[in-house]
Amino acid sequence: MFTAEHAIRRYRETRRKITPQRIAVFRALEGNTSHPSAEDLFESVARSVPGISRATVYNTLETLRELGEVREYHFQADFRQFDPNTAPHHHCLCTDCGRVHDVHGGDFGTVRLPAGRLPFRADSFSVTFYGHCDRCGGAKSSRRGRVAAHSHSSHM
Amino acid sequence: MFTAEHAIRRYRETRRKITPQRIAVFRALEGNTSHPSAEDLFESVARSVPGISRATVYNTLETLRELGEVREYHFQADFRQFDPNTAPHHHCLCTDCGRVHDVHGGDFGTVRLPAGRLPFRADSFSVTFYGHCDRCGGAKSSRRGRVAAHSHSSHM
DNA sequence: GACTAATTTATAATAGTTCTAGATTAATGG
DNA sequence: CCATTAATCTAGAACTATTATAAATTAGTC
Repeated sequence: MFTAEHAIRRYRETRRKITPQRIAVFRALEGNTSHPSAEDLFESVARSVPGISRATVYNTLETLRELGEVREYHFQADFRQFDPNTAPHHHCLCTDCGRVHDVHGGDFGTVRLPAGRLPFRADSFSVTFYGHCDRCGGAKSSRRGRVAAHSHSSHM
Repeated sequence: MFTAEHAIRRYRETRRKITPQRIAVFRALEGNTSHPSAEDLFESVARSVPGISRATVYNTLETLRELGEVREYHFQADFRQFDPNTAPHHHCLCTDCGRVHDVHGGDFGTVRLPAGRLPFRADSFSVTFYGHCDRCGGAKSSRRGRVAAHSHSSHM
C-alpha cells in the first residue's frame, strides 16, 4: 500500500533526495483512488507548494513508476493516469464522464491465454470494463451490481 | 469482418462520398492485424496516394470509428491504435517492442464483476496481457503458450 | 458538362509531455 | 553550523500526436 512514508523510504534507499516538492506529490497520491493525471496532481500539489513546476511533478511520477510504486494506465487517449494502488485489481471506465472506478475483492473468475502455440509470455494482465457509472445513468438501467460479461458476448 | 468493399457500402449508406483517399485508407486497414497508429496508416497510404494529407487519414479513421467499423485502443501513452477487427478478442502487448498480438479463439474463461453493490453498468470489457513476445525474448522463457494468469496473482 | 455541397490540402493551433540551461538546495563531512 | 557539490528545481522552449481552419478541389447529381 502506497504511503508518503514508504515512498520517502524508497527514495532514501535509492539515494535520491527528499524535497518538499516530492513529499507533496507523495501526499497527493496517498490513498488517491481517482486515477489522477499528471495535470490533476500538479493542480492539487500547487495548492500546498505554490510555484512548483510541472516538470517536477512529471519527473517524480516517472521515478515512482520506475520504482514500481505507482502504475501508469492509458484509459483515455489524451493523457496518462496514475494509480498508487499497485495491487491487482480491475477497472471500470465510464464512457460518459471518464471517471475510473476500481473493482477489487470479489471473484473475477479466471482469465487465461488459450493453451498452446501462443508466441507470447505474459507477466501480468489488466481488465477494463467500459460502461456507465451511476452518476451518468448507470443507475436507471437494470442489472446494477449483477453485470456479467462473457468473452463471447462483449468487446474484448 | 472489415473489408474495403464493406466500408464503401457503409459510406454510401450514410451518404458520404467515396474518394480515392478514403479507399486507400480502407485498403490499408483491410486484414490489418498490426494495430496501426494513424501515422502508420498515413505512411502506408501515402505510398499509393502521394500528397494525401494527415488530416484526411485522421478524419477517415474518426468516421470509421463512429460507424463502428474500427475500434480504437490506447495500449501506449503516445498514440492511438486502430483495429479493424471489431469482434471480441484479447490483446497481448509486448512491453519491449510495443507490438500487439491478438488472442482469439480458445477459451478465455469468464470475467465478471463481483456480484452486488457495484455502482456501474458495464457494456463491454477489454483484457490486455503485458509481457514479451517471442522476438523480444519470450521464446527463451518457459511456459510459452501455457501462460495462465489468475486475478490473485497478476497485475490487473 | 455545370452545379453545389462535401471533401481535401496545407498550415496553424492545441494539449500533454519532455528537454534544457541556469538557479537553487539537500545531504555530507568538517 | 558552514562549505561543498552533485542533485534537483524552475521557467520556458521544444516536441509529438491530434484537431481546427480556410481556401482550393472534386464527387455525386441533374
